[in-house]
Amino acid sequence: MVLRDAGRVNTLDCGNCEGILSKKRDQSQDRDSWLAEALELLRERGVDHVKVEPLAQRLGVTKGSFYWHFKNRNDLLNSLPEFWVRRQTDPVLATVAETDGSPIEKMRAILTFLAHEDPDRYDNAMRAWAQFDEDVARSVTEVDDRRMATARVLFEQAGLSQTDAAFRARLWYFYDVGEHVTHDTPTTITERLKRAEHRLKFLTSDLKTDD
Amino acid sequence: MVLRDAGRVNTLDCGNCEGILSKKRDQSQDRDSWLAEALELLRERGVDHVKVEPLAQRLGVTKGSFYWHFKNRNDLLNSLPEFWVRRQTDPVLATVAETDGSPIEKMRAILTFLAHEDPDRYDNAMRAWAQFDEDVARSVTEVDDRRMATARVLFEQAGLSQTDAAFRARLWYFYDVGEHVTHDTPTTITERLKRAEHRLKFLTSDLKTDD
DNA sequence: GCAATACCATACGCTTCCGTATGGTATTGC
DNA sequence: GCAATACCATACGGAAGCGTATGGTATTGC
Repeated sequence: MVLRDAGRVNTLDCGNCEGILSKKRDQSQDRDSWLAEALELLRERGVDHVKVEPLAQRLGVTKGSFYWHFKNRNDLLNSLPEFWVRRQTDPVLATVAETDGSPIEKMRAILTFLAHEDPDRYDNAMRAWAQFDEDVARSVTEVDDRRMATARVLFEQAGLSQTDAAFRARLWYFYDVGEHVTHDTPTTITERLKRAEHRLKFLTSDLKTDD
Repeated sequence: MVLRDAGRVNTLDCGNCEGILSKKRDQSQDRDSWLAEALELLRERGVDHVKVEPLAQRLGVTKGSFYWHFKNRNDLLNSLPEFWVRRQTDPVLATVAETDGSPIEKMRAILTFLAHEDPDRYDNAMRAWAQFDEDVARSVTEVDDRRMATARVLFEQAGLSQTDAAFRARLWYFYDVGEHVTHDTPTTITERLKRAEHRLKFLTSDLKTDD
């Protein structure tokens, strides 16, 4: 049983301060700085090492600050997945929306975008966490589903049946997951682009390339 | 810096007891019971929750026992990856060695074997751990490499060039990793077999099926 | 049968962390 | 300019866990 605490803590003392926008921005900014550092610690050492006192030390403050912005440690941890989703904002999906052309061209756009990204994202840390937390697992699964659905739609638009598209989307997406989770990602961009082109060709060689 | 402690701890007090086989077996058996329970806890809650006092409680003893069999907590953690490899003994590789016939038939043997396995193995927990520990990462990478090499050899035997075989082996293996890590594994065996057949067909349809 | 040894229980000091209580300072609305 | 409030520091009690010291029992070699 996990209680999802409200965002701000001392809203009772705060009075009607939520009416002023600048104040709210500044506060959420401070809350975000805690969350950002927590996400960093999560990536480096895992959930069980994001503790409030070490966090405070990294931020150069004491935990008196923490318990102002958060109800307790669980409040921080519960806010972390949402923060993760918000921070990455899935620019990949935006890339698809912005790209014109055939489904295959859109796939190529995705792959080139990913090839230029830093392979050391927070995804692995989130997956490691999700392994032992149902709620986090839900958040990660949502992201997985959204990404995979994108690929599935593109394969359907390329002429595959629903079941075939679903299968090939899994093959498409799991390749990404596998590469990251096994740390089998090429270090150079050109090498990553090469692999991407190979993957694209293999997964789409039997599909129509017109329109 | 991680010190790999020796297996037994009180070897000094033990004298020349390692000469008697039955004794040694019994002792390593008790050590193994700690390791097995630790592996179970690792799967359920992650590394940072395999602590000696909770472990002792689960085993119905006190930590006085633990510090007899292990030098300290790190000694236990350092022994865990090796224990993991030893416990699974890669029966998959054994399956390949025992199966006669064409490479494709061997691949089918692997897939049917995996389809009958419990999908909830310890691999995910080990990967989650490896995310934050270099030594553990090495152990997992070794296993990954061995499995992938098996697939690569089979694809080469089926007529692919080295680079093509390497790529298709990644596609083959990462599918497994992705399915497990995203928990996208069918619950029924028949459904898993269905997916396996689909995968096999897609990955080998252009290869020669003779010899 | 009796010492040596394997194995486990109990008790203690130490550290790290949580959460709260309380007080201090700086800014801000009015 | 002065309260109210936002924000942070300090100090404390308590829990959990590590590792050690030490003593108890049961088995085993001889």
